[in-house]
Amino acid sequence: MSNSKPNHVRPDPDSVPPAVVNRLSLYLRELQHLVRDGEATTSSSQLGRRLGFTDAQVRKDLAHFGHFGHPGIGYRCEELVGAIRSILGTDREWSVALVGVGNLGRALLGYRGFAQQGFRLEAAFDADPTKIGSMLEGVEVHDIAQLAQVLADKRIELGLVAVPAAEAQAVADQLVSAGVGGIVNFAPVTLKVPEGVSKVGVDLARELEQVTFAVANREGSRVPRVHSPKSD
Amino acid sequence: MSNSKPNHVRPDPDSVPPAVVNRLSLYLRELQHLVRDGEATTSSSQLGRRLGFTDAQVRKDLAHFGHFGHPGIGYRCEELVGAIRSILGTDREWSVALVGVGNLGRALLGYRGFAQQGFRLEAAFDADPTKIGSMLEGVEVHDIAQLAQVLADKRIELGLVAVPAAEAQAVADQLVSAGVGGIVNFAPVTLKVPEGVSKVGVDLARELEQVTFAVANREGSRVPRVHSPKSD
DNA sequence: CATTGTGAACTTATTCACAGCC
DNA sequence: GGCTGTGAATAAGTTCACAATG
Repeated sequence: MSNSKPNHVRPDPDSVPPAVVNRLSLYLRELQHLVRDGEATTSSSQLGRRLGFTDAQVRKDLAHFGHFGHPGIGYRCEELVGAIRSILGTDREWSVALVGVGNLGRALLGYRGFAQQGFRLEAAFDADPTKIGSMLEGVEVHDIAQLAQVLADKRIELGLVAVPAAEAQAVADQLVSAGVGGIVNFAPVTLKVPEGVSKVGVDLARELEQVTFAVANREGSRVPRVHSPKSD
Repeated sequence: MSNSKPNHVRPDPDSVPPAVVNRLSLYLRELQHLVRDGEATTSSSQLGRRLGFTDAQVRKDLAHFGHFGHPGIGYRCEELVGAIRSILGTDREWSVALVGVGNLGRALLGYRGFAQQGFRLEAAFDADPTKIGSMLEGVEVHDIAQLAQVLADKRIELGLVAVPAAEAQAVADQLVSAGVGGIVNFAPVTLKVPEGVSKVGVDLARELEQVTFAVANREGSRVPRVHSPKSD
């Protein structure tokens, strides 16, 4: 049975700032660590401190979705885990397909963190005939030409795009036609997807660039060849 | 010789909102596509349209760093590529070390996109004796006990953490002691790093959760498989 | 005359601060 | 005492709109 009784408010998702959703998943991760450490309750200030946010930020974020805290007590960890999972939709399993079984694709197939959060990788696709038909990490690699068929059969809901940049848009189009509700794109391109399909882009080089910006602009000027003497 | 006179303003990096830096790397990526497509110039509105921002947003972001445009013309693509690479610090190569040669680590070693943007993966580390000493993708896997030594020898500036969550903080501490300026963390934990070291976290399950939020909360207005008019 | 760069207006996000509750 | 939830205050970010410009 589908869960018909969410005990949280369900605002229009577009009315929730993406930054809030992003932090929500951080709260969830931190709460799951707390649960594993045997903590029964926590507080907005503890959560905030561990993540680098203010206590007010934590409370305001949660307030978008309801009243989860207990004045004088804080938040019961398992309770809040359940609430946030319900908000994020991860209180159930999701069927996911992977397109592109190269380097990165194979790593995604083997990544344990997906299963731990309820994501089941149920199909993989590639265009390379030498890969088609093989099993990787218990998942069969299908011909990409079979994408629509297999996605329908397996009722796949989400897609991971791990193909070269040049093919990413075509793959995304096929995933959308096959009815996926969302895509995580690992190719370094901006995908065009229709309204009503959500997407997230993960570009590894761009992540490094966020770091180099801070490093390059931090100390003195650009004299990288010299190993700076760390006196402390 | 090339270490002087950047022809852009260098504001205190902490005074630049992270969102701006994030968009900057998107502009760069898009500009590089335009260059490959043979475009000589572009405009804030073209750039914005392709990325889903307003033209004013693009201009304001760039204005943090100087005057790169030409009224009536727009931006010369190569010129702006050069300027943004200088701002992000990717107008030179960076030496990067990888810690953790599991599934994901091996994929990172093989990822071509790093080299394309000037990131050189020069050393890899693992604690597993069966991996130590092997070569993967042309990179030697060292004993993690040798981390400080190897990082100093190779003048490594950035670290990639791809170890299990339980070990990520210890690894980050070692990287920081060894003098790296920044870390990209692929383990699903929030790392503590000192002031003056920058970090970015990439959590694959969290990326998927951003998508499920949108999909799960869109449900109920389940749109039948209607052909939607193409919009851009 | 298409386009930039930018102050001003506006919108959104964050923090403050405190009433109410345990 | 400690803590949440929230309106009010503040800060930050975005868009508008237009003078300046090649």
